[in-house]
Amino acid sequence: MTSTTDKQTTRQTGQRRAIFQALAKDKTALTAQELHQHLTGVGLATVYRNLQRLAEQGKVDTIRRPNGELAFRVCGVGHHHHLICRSCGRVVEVHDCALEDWSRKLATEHDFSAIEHQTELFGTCGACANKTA
Amino acid sequence: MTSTTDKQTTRQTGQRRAIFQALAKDKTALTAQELHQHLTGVGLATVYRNLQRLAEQGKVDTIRRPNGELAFRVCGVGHHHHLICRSCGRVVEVHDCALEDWSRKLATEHDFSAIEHQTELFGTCGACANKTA
DNA sequence: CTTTGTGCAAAGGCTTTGCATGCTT
DNA sequence: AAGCATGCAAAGCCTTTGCACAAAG
Repeated sequence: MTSTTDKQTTRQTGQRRAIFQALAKDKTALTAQELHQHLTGVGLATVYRNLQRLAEQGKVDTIRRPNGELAFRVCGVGHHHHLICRSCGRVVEVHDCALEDWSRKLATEHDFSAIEHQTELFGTCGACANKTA
Repeated sequence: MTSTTDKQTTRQTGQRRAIFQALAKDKTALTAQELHQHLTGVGLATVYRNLQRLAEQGKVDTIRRPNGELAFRVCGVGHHHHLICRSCGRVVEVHDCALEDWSRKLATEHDFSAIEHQTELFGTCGACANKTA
């Protein structure tokens, strides 16, 4: 079922490169629209299509903003969470996850299986706190 | 600033009652559209407006589904999280939160303040696991 | 009677999709 | 040359908003 010649169709195009690079450089998580604004000569639909693909391939992480928008970010490998400054949008990857044990415990207690958690942490970073003060 | 006679404008209407009751009875978190379907004689806009208000007043909790839809639920008081069956949608309130200490620690480590976390846990409940098996 | 709530339909914002053309391989 | 990728515009969803009418207090 996973062996039918599996053509890993993914052509190298300028737009694709541009999108990924822009994402890789940015310290914040960007939405398709933001990305589209920052780029030139890349259609919005193309941005959406590529982000979707990158996410499927696991090359970027998705972050759901409080208002429902979906943002994307190039991340390190392994399970981790995001500590996001609600002012400047800067993202800090947190690899120290406290939820593993917790969710295992909850699984037992409530007879649930295959528990997944998707947590975003929103706060104010030091820099922004100073600006405001 | 919080003392200008503060009219707690909130009239009692049949629709309002119907929406809240439907929500209170349901074991799952419902979206405005789902709620609108289940009810009769209540406009969709009215459902949206009331849910929004209820959420602002803290009378219902909001749950963001993986696909971005916003669902609502009448919950117990105090900080807690939701363990949601991805099959039947049943929601279990989890009052035992493991993230408090963790986020405090992260705040210190990364110089962030006012960290808030919004975590939803998705899994498969025992009943549904059996059905599938 | 005054003010808030409701319904309907229009409008908005984000995302996806159809189709013809262009570019990668 | 063959097929995926792109662009543009249209269409889809979910949600919000404007306005006239109905209802609550």
